[in-house]
Amino acid sequence: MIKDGIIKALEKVMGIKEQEIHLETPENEEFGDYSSNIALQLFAEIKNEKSKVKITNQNLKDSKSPRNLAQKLTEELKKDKGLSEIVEQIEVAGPGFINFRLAGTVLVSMLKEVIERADKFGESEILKGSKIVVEFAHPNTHKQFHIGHLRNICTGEAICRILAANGTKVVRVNYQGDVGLHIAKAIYGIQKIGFEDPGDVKGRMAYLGKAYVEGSQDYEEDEDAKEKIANINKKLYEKSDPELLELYEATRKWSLDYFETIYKRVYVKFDRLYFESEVFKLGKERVLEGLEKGIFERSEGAVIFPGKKFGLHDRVFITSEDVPTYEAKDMGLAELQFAEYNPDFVLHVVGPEQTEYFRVVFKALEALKPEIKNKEIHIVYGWVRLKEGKMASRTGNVVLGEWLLDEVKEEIIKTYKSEENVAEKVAIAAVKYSFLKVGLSQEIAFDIKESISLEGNSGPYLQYTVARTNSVLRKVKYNSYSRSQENAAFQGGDELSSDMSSSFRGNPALLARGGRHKNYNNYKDLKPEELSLLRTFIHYPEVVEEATKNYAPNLLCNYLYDVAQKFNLFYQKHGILKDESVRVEEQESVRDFRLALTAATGQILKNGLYLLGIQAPKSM
RNA sequence: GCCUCUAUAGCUCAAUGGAUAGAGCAAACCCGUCCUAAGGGUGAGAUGAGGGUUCGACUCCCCCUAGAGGCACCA
Repeated sequence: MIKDGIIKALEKVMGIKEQEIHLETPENEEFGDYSSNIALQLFAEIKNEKSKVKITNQNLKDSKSPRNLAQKLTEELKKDKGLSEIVEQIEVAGPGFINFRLAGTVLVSMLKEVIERADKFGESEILKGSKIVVEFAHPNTHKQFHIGHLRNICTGEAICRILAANGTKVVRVNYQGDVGLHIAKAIYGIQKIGFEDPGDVKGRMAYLGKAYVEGSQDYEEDEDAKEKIANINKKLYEKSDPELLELYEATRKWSLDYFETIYKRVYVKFDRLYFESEVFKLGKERVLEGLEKGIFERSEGAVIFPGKKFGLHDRVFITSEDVPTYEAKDMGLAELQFAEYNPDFVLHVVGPEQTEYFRVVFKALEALKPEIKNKEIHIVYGWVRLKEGKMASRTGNVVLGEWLLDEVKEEIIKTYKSEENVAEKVAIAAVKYSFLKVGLSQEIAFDIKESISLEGNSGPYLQYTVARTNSVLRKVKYNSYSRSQENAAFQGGDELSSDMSSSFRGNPALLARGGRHKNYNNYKDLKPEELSLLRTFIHYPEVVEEATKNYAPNLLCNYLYDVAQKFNLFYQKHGILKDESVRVEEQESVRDFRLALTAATGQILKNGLYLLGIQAPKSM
């Protein structure tokens, strides 16, 4: 990255370690492309004599103020040959910042890189050679798939894609609850309201939801029912009642078939489905073995892990009824996951209510299997809360994931008269983006009118911008714009992976002509909107890296929105294909340059949207 | 009671310890239909309260208030 060149120069001039240097991207464009506060930090450290940083340059040590130090640093930096090649201007500003403005040639080479690397632009190899299991979705069978689950899969999928873009091998995994009390409640509910098969996946799911609500309510209100449900639970674990088992197997499949339709609809495919029914036995065995070793303890008839010894809290792993809990199952799950994939990390994308649960479980796991210490990570994503009232499948007060998608789609068709397949893509984008643009741990107060916006900072806005760039590029009739390229770029197939700038890339002559435009080499001649857009391109790889390090898809959203805004402003103020205000002899080169900007914008938006798991339709 | 998280504009959300705290929605005004009006511009509007650390705090620490979640046989 270009950033690294500046960091290296600073490192050389001061003789300090790279890690100590922190380059930031100023929000205000007037402060340059990069900014360093190193002078401010160094000065404070020198003054307080608590500096861990050793400066070899005596001249710098005698500085009288941060600004003075920054000034001296700047003078030294200006002598650096490597730096002068990439940086056009270095200046001291404010209380002692050193601001760097990149050379026009660097910006232009980045523009070319975007177009040439196309779909690969932004990818890195910082995680190359690693393997990460990402566990997400985990809906429970016999229960509704609500908007909380929807946020979960949108988040999980985005994290997978972002990780994969950095060279790691990602294994998508889904751990589904198909045994346990909630199942027993639903089965009890079915028995109570009478078994029926509505026939279609959706109807079956609605029926199961109704049964679950019945069972839950009776469980809480009726002692007799509570006992019956506990009994069903035990029988299901033991598989001792064939009739019950048959009902269970059938309805379990209903749920799984339904979940599949949702995954498919939001472009998610799992490499491995784990089930609680698959791991509870193994988990229980491991807990019992741990009990022998003194890792677990007996208490009031149950087997517990004494989390209190580690500053946490105690948790039950096997009940006094001899049934393994969720905790015990996780022991089995972890063993399977590590045996099957031997990952460097397992990420569990799970809500905040399980934060302390996981701390205990990970600690127990560590005691059981020291080799997986620090390899289990809980990625916390915030709840989707209803703006009014509380969402609980227990009472049936839920907003279903599918309902939301349908609702948004319908709205799009009504408002914009969109075609079916476009409306579907736009609806998915609107919903996904609305979940992804907020910080991962932020709760979302859900209100369909306010949460899922179709304009402004929204998924459709980004899609619209891509469609715009596509439209402009499509109108350019180049000789080399072959039919096959057209097919690849704009038609059929998987538009997620298609290369939208191929029309541009496929024409080296055009690129070369653009390169001759004087604005390329003297970027001060560029219109402010052009320059502003051009300068955002260099940051895309950095943003992808930040999003990766912090598991933060929202950083990517912020950036893409910024790019789209800058493009639309540029688009508004200047003609791309035709601009009467440009002198005749320059019109062709200006047009070529603006086409390059357009192609690069579309490419970056498309790449970024891909990482978010959002498709960009060719037109809207 | 103990533990964890959250508190930013009327609403929903941004802001790697940095420079003038950014957007969208809603409301006001304007541009615009010769490359897609799902667009662009202008003005108005905010860091829950109080301390502290720092050259500098929405950000870190302490305390208070409010909300959410968790704390033994649910998942």
